[in-house]
Amino acid sequence: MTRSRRALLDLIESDPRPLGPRELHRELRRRGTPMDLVSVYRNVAALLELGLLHRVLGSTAVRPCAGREPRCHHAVVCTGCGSAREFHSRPLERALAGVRRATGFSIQEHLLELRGLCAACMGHA
Amino acid sequence: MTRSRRALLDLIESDPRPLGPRELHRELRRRGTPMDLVSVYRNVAALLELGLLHRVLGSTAVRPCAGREPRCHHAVVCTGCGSAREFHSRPLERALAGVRRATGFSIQEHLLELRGLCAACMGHA
DNA sequence: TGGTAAACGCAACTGTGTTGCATCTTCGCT
DNA sequence: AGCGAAGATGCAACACAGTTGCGTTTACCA
Repeated sequence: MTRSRRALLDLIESDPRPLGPRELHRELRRRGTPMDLVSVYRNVAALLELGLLHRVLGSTAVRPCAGREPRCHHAVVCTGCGSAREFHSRPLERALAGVRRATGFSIQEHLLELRGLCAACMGHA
Repeated sequence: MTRSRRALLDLIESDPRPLGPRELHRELRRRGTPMDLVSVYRNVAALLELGLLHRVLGSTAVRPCAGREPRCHHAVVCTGCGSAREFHSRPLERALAGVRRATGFSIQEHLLELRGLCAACMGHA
């Protein structure tokens, strides 16, 4: 764990938005702890490997792992301010189990992302 | 509607798997109706615009639009053979409505993809 | 059948992510 | 504290996907 990697993880944890490699690179420079873009990619990969981060759906943006719920990451992303909120929904889990039965697929993983406006952005819109 | 575009649409409709621009380009060449890769991109974009195709989740692969259900495309993709099956689930819709209430987000769109093994691939595995 | 608007192919460009390699930092060990 | 191996860093070059510009060809309608 180097100081560069520490700064990267701090940045990711301090921003409510899912950040991509490019944004991380730019923001680290702005904060006075610049890191080569290649190193950003490598560090993000390493932190994903360690299970400290997870990707937000298909994008390359990442979020810290909350600790609980190892695999199943659901998020709503605000189209206004870009912030993400993760959630866990029992009815949703049950509905997915129903899909499993209906389609005959043995489901290994599911990816779900919702997009919309958060309460704050709805307010000042 | 040119013959090239016709061949492209036929190809997409004849394969149960979601196909990306690269695969479409390769397969069209193989079928004796080659099309420039740029034209594949442009034609896919045009067909998406016309509402005849839709993207499968975050990827660039496309599927024909079934006709019903204009916006809400859910799919299970087989990790074995790559074929996709689309579905519609009322309980799932209800669960998403619950998430909307729980998070306070005004949800504009949702993307959902499931990955697993289809019945056939489970059989000969 | 002639003319126009759209589609096409080619080439060059942009943006994103990866690989190779030499250098530097971290960290365990004495 | 000093040493040495393992791993992290930065730079340059590369690989790949997707886009744009432009001159040419094709489809469609009068």
